[in-house]
Amino acid sequence: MKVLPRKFYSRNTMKVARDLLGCFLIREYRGKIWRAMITETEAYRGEEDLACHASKGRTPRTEVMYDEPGHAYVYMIYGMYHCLNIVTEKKDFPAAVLIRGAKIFGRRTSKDGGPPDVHLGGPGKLCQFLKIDRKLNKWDLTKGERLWIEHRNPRAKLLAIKKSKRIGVDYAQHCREYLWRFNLKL
DNA sequence: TATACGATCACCT
DNA sequence: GGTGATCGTATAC
Repeated sequence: MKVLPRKFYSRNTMKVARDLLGCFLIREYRGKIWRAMITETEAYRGEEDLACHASKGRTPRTEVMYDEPGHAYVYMIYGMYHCLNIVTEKKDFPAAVLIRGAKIFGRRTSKDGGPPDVHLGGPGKLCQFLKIDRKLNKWDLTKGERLWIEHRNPRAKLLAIKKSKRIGVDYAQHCREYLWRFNLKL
């Protein structure tokens, strides 16, 4: 399997968010490895986007969004959950894709069923399950270690993509209306 | 130093 | 539909 290269992320954020659907998020942690197909993403793009954390400008927190694309932006929210984002666009342009949902397919080799599918719905639960926290902030996802993304399941190209408004950004004035949330219809 | 609030989730009505 | 848990970050003082 091929690790997504930096040039994949160095593009328009909405295109990256859409193209990440069906790709596999891989997490290595203490000898375990999880492989989750991304099913839901959101785009956050530029200082003009009032829902984007970088709308407040460059700060210690948002600095990573201005870094090279392909890095992880992981932050704590509500004091209890973490959210995983992938930095996009060119260096010094702040943007990222929030990974909101993914699915781990259980093996179907035995007649008894084997492990069931695990649906990771919501950015907080996804990070909780995959043991992703702020230690992975600024991690380079193009290295193919600890946390990375592999190219899309070819079959996923055939599935329809649903666009909708982003979640939890009611404060973002007109930006709340942007259809920058992308779902894979399984 | 103090305060307000959030890219969430579980649980309630 | 609404609320509370819980703490890092930004902003006001």
